[in-house]
Amino acid sequence: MPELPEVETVVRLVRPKLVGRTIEGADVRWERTLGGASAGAFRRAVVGARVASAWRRAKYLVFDLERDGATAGWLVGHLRMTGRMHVERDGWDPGPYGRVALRLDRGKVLHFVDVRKFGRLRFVTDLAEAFAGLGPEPLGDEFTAEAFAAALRRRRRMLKPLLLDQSFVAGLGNIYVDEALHEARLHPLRLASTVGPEPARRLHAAIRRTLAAAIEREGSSFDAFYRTPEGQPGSYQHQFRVYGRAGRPCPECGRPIRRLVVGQRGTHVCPGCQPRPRTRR
DNA sequence: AGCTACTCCTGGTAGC
DNA sequence: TGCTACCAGGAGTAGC
Repeated sequence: MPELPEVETVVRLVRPKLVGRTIEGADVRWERTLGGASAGAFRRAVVGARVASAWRRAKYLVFDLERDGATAGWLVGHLRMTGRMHVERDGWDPGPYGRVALRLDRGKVLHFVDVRKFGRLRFVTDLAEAFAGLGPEPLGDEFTAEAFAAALRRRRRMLKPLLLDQSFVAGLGNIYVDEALHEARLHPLRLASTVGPEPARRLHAAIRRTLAAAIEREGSSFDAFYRTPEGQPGSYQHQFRVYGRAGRPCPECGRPIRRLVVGQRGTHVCPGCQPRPRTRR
């Protein structure tokens, strides 16, 4: 599932092929991918615009659009679970799951491909509104250990759903939350308000270290879905400590990893390293 | 405030 | 082999 490291990888690989290109046409095969806009309105908004830059906010891809050197809105993409981006030569076949194709100058095409149709590629004219409610970037300067510890202290909520909440920290998903909690030796059911300064600092460091290490390895691929825009799998799945490793030994203590469900999400813990909280109230 | 349940989707897989 | 039933899950929403 594309989380922050996978989206960062996609942006880095797509950026050099996309920046400077002008959008010459939009082929919309699944209109809902546009997030509410009609294909016609979308086409009118983007055709003729030039991609000025490509960057990432949380799990969103952002393409700045310009007309005559002036800002002309933004393309905001979210891959959700199975979305992919490809910039290919004209004539490349995106297969049955191609949802939107943007024809570019110089014979290139940006393809948005998505098996499950949950992904979105929206045109927006107000970026602040599009990102209202997103919490801090976990790799950004504003995400300090002190601010994080203070934020945890004032929330009476279990760690796992809190860390998945994009308004609390923006960019974590199921995989990296489980990995970071294990590294910090904190149980996913632990109440945030009970986490003291030292474990909070550990969790902060674990989040940043895990995300940075996953970016270095171009993300994680463990099923048929996530691939880089070059079609390559990431390799961080080989570093997983707990995710998807139920029954296999914990890399720290050797005890078998257990799988539980927290907030309808598969959750992986080491019963030795992450003791279950005694009181949960 | 924070919980659960449900929705959107489809490929993969467990069970028979 | 072939069928069905269920699972995975990011984010949004509704209801409690």
